[in-house]
Amino acid sequence: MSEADELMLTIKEIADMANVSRTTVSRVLNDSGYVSIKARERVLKVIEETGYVPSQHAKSLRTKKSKVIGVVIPKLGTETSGRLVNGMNEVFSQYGYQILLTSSNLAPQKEIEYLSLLKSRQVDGIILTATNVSDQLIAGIRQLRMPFVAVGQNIPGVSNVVYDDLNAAKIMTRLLIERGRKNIAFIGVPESDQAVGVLRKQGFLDSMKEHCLNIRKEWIIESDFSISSGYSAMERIMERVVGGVIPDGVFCVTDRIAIGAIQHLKETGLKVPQQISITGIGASDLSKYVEPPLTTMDYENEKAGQEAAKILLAQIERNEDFQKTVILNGRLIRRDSL
Amino acid sequence: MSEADELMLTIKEIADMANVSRTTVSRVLNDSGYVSIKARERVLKVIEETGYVPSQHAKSLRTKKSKVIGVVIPKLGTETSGRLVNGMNEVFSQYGYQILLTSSNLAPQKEIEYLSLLKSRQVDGIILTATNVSDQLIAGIRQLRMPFVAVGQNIPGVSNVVYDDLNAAKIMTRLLIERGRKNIAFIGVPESDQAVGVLRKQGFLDSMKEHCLNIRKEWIIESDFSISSGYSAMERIMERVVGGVIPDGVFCVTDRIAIGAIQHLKETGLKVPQQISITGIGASDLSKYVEPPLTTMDYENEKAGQEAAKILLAQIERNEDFQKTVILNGRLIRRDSL
DNA sequence: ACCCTTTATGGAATCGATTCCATTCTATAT
DNA sequence: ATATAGAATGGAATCGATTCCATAAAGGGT
Repeated sequence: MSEADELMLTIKEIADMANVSRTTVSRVLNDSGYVSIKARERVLKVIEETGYVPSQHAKSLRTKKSKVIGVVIPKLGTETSGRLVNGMNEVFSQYGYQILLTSSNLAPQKEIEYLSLLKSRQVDGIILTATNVSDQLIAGIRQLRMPFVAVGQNIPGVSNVVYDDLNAAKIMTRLLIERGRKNIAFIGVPESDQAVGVLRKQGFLDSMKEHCLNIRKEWIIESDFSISSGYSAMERIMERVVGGVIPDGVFCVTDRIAIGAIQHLKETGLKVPQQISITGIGASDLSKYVEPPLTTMDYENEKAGQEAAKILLAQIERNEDFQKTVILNGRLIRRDSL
Repeated sequence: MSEADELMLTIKEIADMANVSRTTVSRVLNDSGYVSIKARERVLKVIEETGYVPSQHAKSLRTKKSKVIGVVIPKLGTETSGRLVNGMNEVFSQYGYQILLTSSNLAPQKEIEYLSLLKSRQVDGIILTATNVSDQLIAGIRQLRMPFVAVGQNIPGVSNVVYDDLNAAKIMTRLLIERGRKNIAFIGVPESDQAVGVLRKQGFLDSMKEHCLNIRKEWIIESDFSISSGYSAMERIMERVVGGVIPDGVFCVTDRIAIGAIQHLKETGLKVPQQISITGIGASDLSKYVEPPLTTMDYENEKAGQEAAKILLAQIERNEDFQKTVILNGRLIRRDSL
């Protein structure tokens, strides 16, 4: 405990202490080439005693591999992101990779910036969960020329792990219709988000048309991803009720929106599901415990994360230059809100 | 688009293209030393055109700084972890640092392993959120000799950001007592977790003793962190009711446990809070939307993450060798479960 | 005209690993 | 005995940056 600002040990020092060359130490470290048992033991002993850890920077500089994966997500600390990263981590850690995490905090500009930052850190691959897919972003990705997987949003020219948002929205809407609901409202998010904003809305519209139901423009509301905005979206819908016809069903593009909507309905005294049915998407933890429990679709984000990780690893380790797209279907969860 | 497996550009190439030396390019890159306007412009132009990004490995090898912070958390994708990391990221990204994330997945052994892994990656500092604080772990941390902050659990000899678990538990228990509850049960977690397992239990016991209330051993149950185990813990408590006296209050050491408990009470027909009051800790997202909404304590994890990040940065950038301990108090949230 | 400071630039060493290549020493086969 | 392959080892180049140092030109003061 005497040495305060103790030097960083290097392979050279280990070599000297074990009376071998750096080459030999390196061989021991990497289990490569010929090393006599005696030499190996001496080296291992010194390493053990000193607590020497080789510099990954030096190693990476030489080998061009870092065993680090760059992950860009829109917002840290959301359920979806957490599950995704968790799934990725399960696969990556198994293969000795670690995750360098960056969050764009919903600023599309940052996404592009981080891509090049990650490249400069020589990550072995990148996984991006984008929200807004701009031409600029696509161009930025093209320029990377390294193993890459996009999650959640379909990005042309690269590997993707996406959900079938169109179909999921169709199913959740159809559920309402089959339940006998006819006056169905829709709470969505801005169309800058291709997957959630555009596709899920399209799915709703498609299902409504298929069943020849009247789509009321004034009951199509744009919200954001928060519970509170779901609440106020529902509020706005009820304000726009004219001629006594109130909605008897609401398809919300996310669970949190749905939960906000339910909250508002409760306060105004409308009974869910007796008078009005609600569906969401995402299988948020919340969805199971709100009153009434929410009918939703589990997107199985962990699985998506795992898939993305596997595809990326295939590109990295087997140098496969392919681009593969996996479409995940989700699992319907029927609960009482219907 | 012709060059398929295009070479990685180096500072040497940029130098040649701009007709200057590597030294000059480096000066432009780092805004240091003297560079004529003309030379600077030429360099910048080449960088722009080629999309050159300098190798961080080479840079870090030379400068001994990586601008990467290693973060070890028990489990990715939980609410608490998410919030913590989010808070850290807010501060770090502001100063140009990124987070290398590793998850011990609740294996104490891995925690130690990851510490040395992170050191080998030459991170500039480490933040650890431990669950089980073993002597081995403490020894491992001592050996690191680098900027370090522990979150959530008090670890001797290093900087800490901790919650006042003892006091929080006292408060939540006292709330039940002041509400007039006398037969209070307790659902905790294993004592290998010092903060949650030991301190929160101690707080409960202290408050009970202070008010001279009878502590029934058979109503002190050990659960884990899941909702479902909270459910079965409550079940076990009710099985142990003898002589007609049923609990009229339960202090659960986490919100998820509390939510599981409430779930079970609902199913057995007991009314919360009319017949039995429940309190939790953690201000889980869920807590606001369950029925009835849960009285809990917000630990403000983002703030904890921010604090930890700030302390670490102080150690890194100002080379302050201090150890600082911040105790966060949490914010009581009164809701209907009481 | 001379000295000194400021500006501008590049050569070369350095960081800590890996890896190619050459060398030496054994052991086995002929 | 001798050629030959395998085992063991180390020297030195290399990866891509930064940075110390030397050098040179330009301007300023006396």
